[in-house]
Amino acid sequence: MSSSSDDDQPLVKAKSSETISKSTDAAMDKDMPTTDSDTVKPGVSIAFGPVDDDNMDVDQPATNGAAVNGKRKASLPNGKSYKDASDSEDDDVPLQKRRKTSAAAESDDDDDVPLKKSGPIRATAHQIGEESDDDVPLGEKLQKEKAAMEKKAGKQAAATRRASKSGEAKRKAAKKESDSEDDKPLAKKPAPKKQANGTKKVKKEESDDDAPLTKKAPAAKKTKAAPKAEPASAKKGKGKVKEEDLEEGEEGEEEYRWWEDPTKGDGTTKWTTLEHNGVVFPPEYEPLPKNVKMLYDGVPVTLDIKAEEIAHAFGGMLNSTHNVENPTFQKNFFADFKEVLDKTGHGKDKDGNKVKILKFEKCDFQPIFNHVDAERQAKKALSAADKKKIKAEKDEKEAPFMFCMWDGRKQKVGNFRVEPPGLFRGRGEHPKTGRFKKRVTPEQITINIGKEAMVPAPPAGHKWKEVKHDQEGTWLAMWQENINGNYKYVMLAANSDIKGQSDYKKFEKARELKLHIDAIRKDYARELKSEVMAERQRATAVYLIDQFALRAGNEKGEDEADTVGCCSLKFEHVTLRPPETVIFDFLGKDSIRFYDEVKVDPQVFKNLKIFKRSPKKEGDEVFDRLTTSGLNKHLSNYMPGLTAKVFRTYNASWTMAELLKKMKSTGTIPEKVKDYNNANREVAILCNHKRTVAASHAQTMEKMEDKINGMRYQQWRIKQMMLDIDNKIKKKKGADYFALPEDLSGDWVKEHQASLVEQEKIKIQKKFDKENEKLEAEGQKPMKAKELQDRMAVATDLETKFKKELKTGKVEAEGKGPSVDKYEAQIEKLDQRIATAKTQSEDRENNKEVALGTSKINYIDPRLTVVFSKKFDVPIERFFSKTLREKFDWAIKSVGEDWEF
DNA sequence: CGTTGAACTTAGCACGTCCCGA
DNA sequence: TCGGGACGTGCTAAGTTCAACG
Repeated sequence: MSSSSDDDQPLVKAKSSETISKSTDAAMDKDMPTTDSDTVKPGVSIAFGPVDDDNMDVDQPATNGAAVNGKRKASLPNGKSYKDASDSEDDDVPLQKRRKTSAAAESDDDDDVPLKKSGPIRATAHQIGEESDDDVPLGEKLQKEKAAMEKKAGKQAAATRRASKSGEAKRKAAKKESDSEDDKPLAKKPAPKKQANGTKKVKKEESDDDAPLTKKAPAAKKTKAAPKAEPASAKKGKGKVKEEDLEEGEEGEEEYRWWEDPTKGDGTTKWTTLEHNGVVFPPEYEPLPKNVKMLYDGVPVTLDIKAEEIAHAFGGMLNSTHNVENPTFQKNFFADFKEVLDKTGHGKDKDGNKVKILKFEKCDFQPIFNHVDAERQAKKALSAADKKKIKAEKDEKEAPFMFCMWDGRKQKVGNFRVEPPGLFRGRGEHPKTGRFKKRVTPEQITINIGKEAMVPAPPAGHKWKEVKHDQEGTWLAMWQENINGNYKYVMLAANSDIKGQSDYKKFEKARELKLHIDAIRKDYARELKSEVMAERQRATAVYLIDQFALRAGNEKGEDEADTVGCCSLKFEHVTLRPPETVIFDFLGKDSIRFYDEVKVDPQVFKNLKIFKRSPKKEGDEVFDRLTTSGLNKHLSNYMPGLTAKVFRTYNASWTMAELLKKMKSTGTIPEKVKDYNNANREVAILCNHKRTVAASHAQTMEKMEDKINGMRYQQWRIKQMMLDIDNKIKKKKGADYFALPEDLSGDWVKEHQASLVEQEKIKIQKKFDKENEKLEAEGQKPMKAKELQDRMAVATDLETKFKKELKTGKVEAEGKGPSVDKYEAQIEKLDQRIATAKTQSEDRENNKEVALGTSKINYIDPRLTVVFSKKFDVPIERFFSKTLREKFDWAIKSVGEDWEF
């Protein structure tokens, strides 16, 4: 490693020298005017001061149980191979690398992070237990726990100041029991087993329809709730949601600024009155025309409608190879297909003879695909007016379902359509991908609605599974899906009051974390050396979550895609490269790859080494003593409601806030928007938000490069023209100046010339055609072909000229009044255009797999964007689309330009 | 105390529309 | 003015969290 001296360097510097992908770095700096900004890291990381814990060294593990594996000081468990992995991977991961080596604790001015100021933390590695917590009265702890239990979501601001101490008390207790065994890895945690067939049993609720609330109201529930919201809805009388009620709205209703309403936001009751019209079912399956049949072994077969529906689903997908060619997808599809075939008697040929469908390979869905595709085309080809009409009709039908009345206010429903049947498209290597997701019947759907409200009628001949009046739930309808037994909910849209409120709360919680983050960091810095293995793992995990924005990482079952987060990281996902680099490489949520090489605190490095020590091997968990609930329970000691995910929100928003704070965005609006987007991009990279690279990306890049080369070639030509005028400047400027750039080969030049000529021809042709069209339209005679030929002379002349240039290596001066000065000016202009184009192309390359949207929608406090918009006078529309403006209405209306995260 | 259920947020992709430069 | 890429939106899968359960 080249970085031996980093430690004493200013952190900012150290970082860039560490960063793995240089090219990326360079590129990024260019589009990042505030170059230092990329060092922003929400937290400190290092700064834990000298790690004076030799006694804690690897071979001196946390507890007395110690020496499980004898000494192995300098060598990694399992030997070598760490670097190979990283080196070879580099190319695959051009981007990403920005999230460096955590070391970046710049920001001396940063009051959120006093850690570094506090100097070495003397942890007295052993005997922490005895150290200090005796001064915490036990009573306090109990009290605190009780409080936490009582008010789950409530405001309960203070209460927790001493949380960390109480944490210690617990730890002490914990230590006693776990002492001796502590550092032996637990036996592999048993994989959570799900029901073999995958469907969690749907809960049976024996309630009759008009039973009282199924959930008992907690004793402490607000009593004022009931009287409060009545009036609004009462005036129209109880019962069905009247169409007018739902449609009026827009102009009428005065807005409700819930964020200014002090009565809002506590307690668990979400509504008092709730009226809605239920859900929209997908259209019944429409059988294929008689002449469209799947082929089995070349023979067209007629299927029962149930089976046909599944075949139809598969056939319609034939164009998306990544589903249809996936063996798991095929296998699962065919298993479900066959099951239905067995039930419905397989297929019949044209003579009515039974055709047993046994092999996927013999099925040919092409005819179905052709049909589906034709229908798609036809739909696309519809006239704009027709399309509009169809949409209007659909809208009208659905209008009653689009809104509900929530405590008397009209609110938009998010997803009132029941999911249609189809083939399950699990992400990544989902073991169930391709299975048939069945049609949902009303009998599977539970409705949640106000007691007084009229219950929407189920489709004729059907009934709802259940109707309940759960005021603690925000959902209107719910069912369970048959593939994984997952619950699906109909809830309100993002712009609704209730969603806005919880969004607001989420960001307020993240802001509250600011008040505790110092203590938390201090604690985990210390606990990294804890003698209690569980505690040490926990501290290490919190460190990772805080520094690298990892997700919590729940356990997953065998019937799910194999993805991980922090707590579920496995041996093979973490590679250690001494002295202090950690390489993460794993699939996270949605099977998106998380790859990062980072420098970590030395103690963290040691810990990970310990956690990976043999007998652990591939497949074993790094944090075998840690679960997400344990972790979250610990975190909640610091602050009510603090969980792992809050760190992501906090760090994302904090990062954005710092970047925007530093930004002295000047210039045009597009430039300011770009600055904003660059900050947004850093957050997206922090959160590892990716998108798949567009199929056309490589081609686009090629085009851009071509364009740039064209300009460079043009520069070369101009330089030759300079020589043509004044040969003496060759000496003055040096021969290099006039040389053709090396990477522009002779072949390339030829090709380029040809394409220039070609373009010229096309241009002439087009102009000619257009003029002719115009002439004809005016009733005049078109120009003759001869005219075209004459005009084409320009292009042929160009061709000749190029050829000559090629031969002689000289370029005749062009333009009127040519002069060296003029040419120099031209070259300079081209220089600029080249620079711009290069930046653009680099931007695009760097951005190809980064998705900005997710962080903007979910992680960056929208008030930051509003502040930026106000401060730099950029219309908010430039950052938030219409729907986002509605979603973030509360933010847009509640802050001025001096608000701070 | 671990497991499961339930409810909620977060996530990328497909697809339609908009918009901008050749 | 057209084509293609950016953008907006709907969809639904895949997470997290916390309470209830045994």
